[in-house]
Amino acid sequence: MIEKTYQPADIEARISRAWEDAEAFKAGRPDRRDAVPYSIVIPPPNVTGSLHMGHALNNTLQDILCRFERMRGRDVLWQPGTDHAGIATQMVVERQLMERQEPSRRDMGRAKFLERVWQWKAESGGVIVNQLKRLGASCDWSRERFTMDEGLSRAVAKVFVELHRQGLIYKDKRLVNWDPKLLTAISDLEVQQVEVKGNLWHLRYPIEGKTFDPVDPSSFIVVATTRPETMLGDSAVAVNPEDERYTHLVGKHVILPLVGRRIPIVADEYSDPEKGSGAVKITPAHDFNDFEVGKRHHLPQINVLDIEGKISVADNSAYLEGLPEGAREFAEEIEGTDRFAARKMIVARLDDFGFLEKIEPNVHMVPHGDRSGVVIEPFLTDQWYVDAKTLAQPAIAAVRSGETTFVPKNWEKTYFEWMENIQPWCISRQLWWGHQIPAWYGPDGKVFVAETEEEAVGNALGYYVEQEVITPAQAHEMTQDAAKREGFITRDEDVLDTWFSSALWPFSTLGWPDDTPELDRYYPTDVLVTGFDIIFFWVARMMMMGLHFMDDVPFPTVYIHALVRDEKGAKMSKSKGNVIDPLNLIDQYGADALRFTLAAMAAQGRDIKLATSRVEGYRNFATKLWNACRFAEMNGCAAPKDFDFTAAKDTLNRWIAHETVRAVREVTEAIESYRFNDAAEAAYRFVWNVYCDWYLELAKPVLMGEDGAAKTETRAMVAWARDEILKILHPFMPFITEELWAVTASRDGLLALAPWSRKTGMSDEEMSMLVASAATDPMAGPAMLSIPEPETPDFTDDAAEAEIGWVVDLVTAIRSVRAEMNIVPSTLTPLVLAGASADTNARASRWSDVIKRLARVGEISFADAAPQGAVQLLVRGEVAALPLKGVVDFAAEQVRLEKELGKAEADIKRAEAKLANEKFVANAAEEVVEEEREKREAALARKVKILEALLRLKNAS
RNA sequence: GGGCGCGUAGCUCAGCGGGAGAGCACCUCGUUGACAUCGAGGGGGUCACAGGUUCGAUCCCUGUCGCGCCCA
Repeated sequence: MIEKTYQPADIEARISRAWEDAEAFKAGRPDRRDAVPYSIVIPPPNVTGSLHMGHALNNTLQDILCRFERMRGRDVLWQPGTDHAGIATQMVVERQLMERQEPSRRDMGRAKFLERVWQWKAESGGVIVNQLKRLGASCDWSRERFTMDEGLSRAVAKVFVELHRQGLIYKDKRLVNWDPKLLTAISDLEVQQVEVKGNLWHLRYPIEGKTFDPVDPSSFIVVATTRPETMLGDSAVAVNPEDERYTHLVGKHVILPLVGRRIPIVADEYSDPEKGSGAVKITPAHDFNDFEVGKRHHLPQINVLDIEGKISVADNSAYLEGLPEGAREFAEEIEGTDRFAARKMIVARLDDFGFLEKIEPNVHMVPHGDRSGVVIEPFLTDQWYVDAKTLAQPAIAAVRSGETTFVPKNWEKTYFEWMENIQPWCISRQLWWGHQIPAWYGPDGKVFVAETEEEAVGNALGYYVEQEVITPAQAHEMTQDAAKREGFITRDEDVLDTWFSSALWPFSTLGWPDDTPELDRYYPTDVLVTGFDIIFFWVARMMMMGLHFMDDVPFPTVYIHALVRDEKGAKMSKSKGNVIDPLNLIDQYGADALRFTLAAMAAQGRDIKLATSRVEGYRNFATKLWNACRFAEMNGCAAPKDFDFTAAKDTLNRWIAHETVRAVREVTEAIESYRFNDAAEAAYRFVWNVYCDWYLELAKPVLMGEDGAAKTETRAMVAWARDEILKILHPFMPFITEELWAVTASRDGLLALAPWSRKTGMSDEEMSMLVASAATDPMAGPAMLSIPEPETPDFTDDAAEAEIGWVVDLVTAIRSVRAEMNIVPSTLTPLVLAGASADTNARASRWSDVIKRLARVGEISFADAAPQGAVQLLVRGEVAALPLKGVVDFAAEQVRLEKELGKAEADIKRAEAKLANEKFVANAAEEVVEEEREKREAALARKVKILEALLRLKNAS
């Protein structure tokens, strides 16, 4: 029995359990051993995360694809899991320690802290997974993975070691984006450029050999800077070689104010004559551009900050190098000052001595850490790098050649843009939570990279024995006892960028580096579904790693979906407070309504501005479906097991079969081409505007009438079409459809595993053969594997369409005119079909019950001409008259008819104008011209009928 | 500064070289036997603006204005 009212909250938890109990989403079900696999890896959400709208959209779309393919008989693996989110997780746990007033991370030490993180993960790491389940995500939860799992960690170590051996991972001293709060390097992509109102400080640098005088411009050169505090690390002043104002100074030196360092004036194109004074200070250790300039001119790199962004110069040999007597005094004075305080101090001091020319307000972009929010410091450090440029080449080629394609295609441009300008990828992070870099150092700093500590230590000790640094006996002791080698061999403290492990996700989750059956069966995956904001972070890197280690792209298709924004189009963010919580919407309207909304709005290439009124509308749609199923149940509708919809006799039944088949085809084709919105809309229209509004209404007289063949057939057809509806809606609305599937008939199994509609007359066996043949075809290589998709049904019936279409048009026309003339519903009007064809008259007789009920018609009769004083309607070229004695307002009716006449004449005019245009007839496609002729004929015929009607009206009045 | 995208009904959005569509909102009517989370009917748009291509432009091209995002 179907409950009287639809309450999503009542069914969702129960249905979830049913899926779980049946292990419905498990990949590799025995009954699908011979089926073609279909696999998707989930973009692993951050383990600290909770479900936001972006996740809801992303996972709804993946789920639609997975459920669709599962119903089409494929062996689906939707691989779930989470990533360990290095910085984010470490921060969460540190915050927790602080709140609980427990010892800090550094106080407790690395091992103890990591224990705490794992403990946190065990307690709180499952939040987002449970939220995905509430959304209805049909992942194979039994295969859930975490990037810090043993197996995935092994993959990370192996990849690191191999790339290192191949020279594609190396250590280098370069500028990185340094976060002085989190005390770690972060990637370019984690840096947010923020517009800041700052200043441009114009500083006077005295020229060597001249006596500095603030009023004598020839005694100094003015440089403009947004970061005066970095002047401590200046190692040159650059001017543009073309800039005639300064040519005489090139090659000379200036004496750095306050510091006393003698630095050259160099000519370099980097200096923009238009900007500031045209001369620019060069600080290679604190600016990315200056770093490059410094390399060109062999300038020293003088780092004047410590890792927390405080001035560090007192014991800094690079700083003190070549400074005059007394320089140390200033160094000690400013030592330890925070970078922003130092700025004030330095500017004030420069001003005191006349070195500050002017301060100019200046709006510019300043890099900020997206996690910490503090200003990022370009900082000179030793870090590990991946040679991304080399790895990018095959990844670029794979997209160029079409091995992997983006949907929509225009994202390929973004991909190429980034890949072709790719920089070395800094993969080390100064964190504790993450994959610790598998590199060990000997006492002389020599590095030993190996997958295990045992191997690295073995190599290292062997090496130092050979070098006679230690004796074999010492080596033996150190091998046996880790404590003995402490201080001799130490492991790199740093961990790897989280994205390093995410890049391996499509194969590490399948068991790589082991040669597992899953890897063989499910790699490459079929499609990756993700947002465009992650193309660089993740997609590009999976492409590189997949190609390098698996020798094959990780996925042939990348579907890039929109960003979900708020109603006004702003990006949702916590700080803006405009976040719509998908879980609230699920509580309020049900997961199905939310999913359907997201799918319906997921048009390609456009962001989603979510309005909750849409969610409400689709909740109403779910209610409509619910009630339609109740109606079917109340009328004893059930389809026999061997019901053949193509053999239906009744016209109405043939019509709905025709319409159903068409809807199934539309939905199928739309999902196949990732047009989720078209699929959702096609299903919506069919269910509401065809099945409910017309089919069920037209079927009522039969269902309420006497038993007989027609009633039996109709009951079966109502049930059959309902089942087709449940199927096509299932990928979008899995909960309600699964529930209705269960309660409307006794079923062999879950809807989630039921077969999608297919070509007429194809048996289960034939279908699975069709699917299996592709999988076992030895000629088809994995990338070339072309899968003959099970075809959708091909039944059509134009005659049924013509007949039911006429009924629909007639009823609609009568309703419209009745409303227009304010005829109250209780008044039944007679209907006269005037001069209609025999076909029409026969139809009217067959459908009289329906017409009477739906159009509020009393008697139906036939005549050669419309009776006097009747409202005359044109339905498919014939006149239907409503004789309404005393009801018809002749004047109003005349106005109505004249309006229609106007429309007909306008149509004629437009068509004739086109047809009279020789160029149109000559150039336009034949079908278009023919269509135009037909339009003209139809409009002409209409005009004739309307004129007749007008004439009759005049005669009557 | 470079790139991508968007300006269509009051709102949120589809569509797209041959007569403008949906949902919500609005107005009128409705206790007809699944459904008021409903049914019936209706109003509402120089498809941002200006040029161009074309027999024909909301759709293609160019420019302008406005908006969003990404990268410098």
